Amino acid sequence: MRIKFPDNSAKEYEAGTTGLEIAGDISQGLARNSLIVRFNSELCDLTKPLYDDGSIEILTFRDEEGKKALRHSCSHLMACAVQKLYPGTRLGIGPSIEDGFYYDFNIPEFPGISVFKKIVAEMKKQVKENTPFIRKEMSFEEAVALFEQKGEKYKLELLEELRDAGESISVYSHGEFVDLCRGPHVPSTGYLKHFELLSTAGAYWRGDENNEMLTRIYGTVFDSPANLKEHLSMLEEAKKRDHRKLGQELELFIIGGDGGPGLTYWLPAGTIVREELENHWKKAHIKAGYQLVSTPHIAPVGLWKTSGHYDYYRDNMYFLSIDKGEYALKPMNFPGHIIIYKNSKRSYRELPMRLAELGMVYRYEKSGVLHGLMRVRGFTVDDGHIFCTEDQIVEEIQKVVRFALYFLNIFNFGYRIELSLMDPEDPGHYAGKPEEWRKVQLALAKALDEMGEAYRSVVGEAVFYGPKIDIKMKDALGRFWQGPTIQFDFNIPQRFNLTYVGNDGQEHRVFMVHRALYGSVERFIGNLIEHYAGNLPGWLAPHQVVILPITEYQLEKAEEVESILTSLDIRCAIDSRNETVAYRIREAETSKIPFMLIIGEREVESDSVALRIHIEGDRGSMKLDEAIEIVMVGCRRPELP
RNA sequence: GCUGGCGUAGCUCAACUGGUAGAGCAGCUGAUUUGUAAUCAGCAGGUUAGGGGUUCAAGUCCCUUCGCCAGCUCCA
Repeated sequence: MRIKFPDNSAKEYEAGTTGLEIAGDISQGLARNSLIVRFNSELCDLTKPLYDDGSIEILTFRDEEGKKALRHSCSHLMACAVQKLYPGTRLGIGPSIEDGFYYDFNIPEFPGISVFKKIVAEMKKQVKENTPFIRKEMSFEEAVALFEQKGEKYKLELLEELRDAGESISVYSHGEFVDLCRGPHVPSTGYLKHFELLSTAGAYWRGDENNEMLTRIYGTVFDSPANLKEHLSMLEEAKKRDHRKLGQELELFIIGGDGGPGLTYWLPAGTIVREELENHWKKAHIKAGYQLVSTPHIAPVGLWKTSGHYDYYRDNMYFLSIDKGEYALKPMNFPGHIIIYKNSKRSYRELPMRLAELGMVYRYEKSGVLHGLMRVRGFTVDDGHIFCTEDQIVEEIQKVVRFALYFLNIFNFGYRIELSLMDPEDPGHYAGKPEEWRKVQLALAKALDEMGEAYRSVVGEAVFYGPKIDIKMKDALGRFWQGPTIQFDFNIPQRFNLTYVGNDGQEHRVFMVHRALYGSVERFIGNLIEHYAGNLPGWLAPHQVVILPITEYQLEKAEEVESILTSLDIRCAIDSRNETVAYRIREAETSKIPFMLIIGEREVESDSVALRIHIEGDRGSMKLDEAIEIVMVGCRRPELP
């Protein structure tokens, strides 16, 4: 048979050769690292004998599919160990997930995380035995008989669905353990040396809250001890950077508790961070051709009935009655912007019209989903709405994408673009006609293509009123977060009958783009805190400079320095407490203050200061002017776009 | 919302099977006049989240409300 490789070269092999043998033919290293193969675009086990001509791709841990196979295989290994230690355990499902895998079980009397050691020991034993994973195809009836005999009721439920879908049935076994599984798997349990069990949690069978709750065990597995270790230390680091912890330590904000779950109280230091972010945002938006507006926090319910949000999101809104009317706390800002747009008859000469507002919105989030600043019930959307003609769509979208990337670049976030499309299987969820959707989705794709930005399309992620471009931002630990979102909307302009008069004197339908770059100011600050581990860049640092006179005899000089820095718009304070210098430096360091200016007798005599920079350490004495210059550079606000 | 866990001083945590709520840091007062990550001493700080119950006796056991944490479902 003739086998083609990804580089387009080809080679003859005897029929019945396996992917593993082909990998070994290429190099021993590849054979060692290979996990599964893609043969004629189908994923299969390395040990599967191949008989036909075709193209092959050997997949390792570097490939997403290879990683998945390794992780999924490990979930089988764990399931086997759990079932062995806790007879009577029924199996749910055990997929690979980003960064690991899990398996859902119904375990009678599971004692919890304390028994991880026992499970790990059993898994290690099986890794050592290096038992092969064996695939077996069988008829539906055979499979039912097999799992009935084992009492695996969940598997029987899954089987029913596979029958309805007309899929062929395969099972994988290693040793005594058998599981219904599509595969592929790595060749044997010996591949699974570098695993760790991480946590346990409850999870509904099939993710449905009406079903019974199973025990889910999370774990992860890597191809090498170094990669496993790196991942585990990343998890540790993430814990240290938790914005809730840092927010409390740095006295940035309070959230929940007596103040009400999901509600944020910004402390003075946190308010400075907010203000800086918001001020820069405002300046940048004005420069980019936006007009700032401001709209109320409540609005009559009729507005949300017209927009369609009442029908879609009523359960997540807060209502109040005023006089004889019903009002709602705004869950979004755009109706206010629509009212502003409709304030007068609009001409094509005014378009594109870009309105922007840092608007606080309130959404009822279920109590269990609240999470620090990342998920709250009241938050500030840095909202912008662009009203434009059809011809302007592509250019406006591109401008917004560039603007969004400008913001991410300020903070050194990486990014990944997703184009969220409608789900053609579920047209009822979306407002508007499918052909309109198709047209607009193509326009968004065109906008990205022209810019040369890579993106991936995600079907079914669109908002009900239109497709969107989501930019996920990547932080210093490599984690992705919800970032800027650019939502096209051809629906709401119709509902609100938004028009403009064209140069032909006729009224035309206007098009609308919703966009947020920080997303939520609250969540964005949460992201920044974790991204920078609390060491915010100078311009955002609540306290930028602390001045430390060594004794009270240098207090006068310190006050002089303070007044110079204050006049230069630097946030500084003197710490002249009756404590040792070491004590006060320690406090400034733990408060993550970027700059410390220490003034002793020597400095007073020579009009200099000793500069110490947070984390870096002592920079020694220098002329005051020189130190001020370093501070000014370190606290400089970002350039406008 | 669901399942599970947790709630002790401003913060971090002690208090064996029910038996007098304690420490460090922070705070306040005083001494010390300090040269690059914690000077010393003293003082004060609590309805053990709220409510109810069992008991001679409850931080500890039971019920309940609230809040927090993890995960699930959800996230315009």
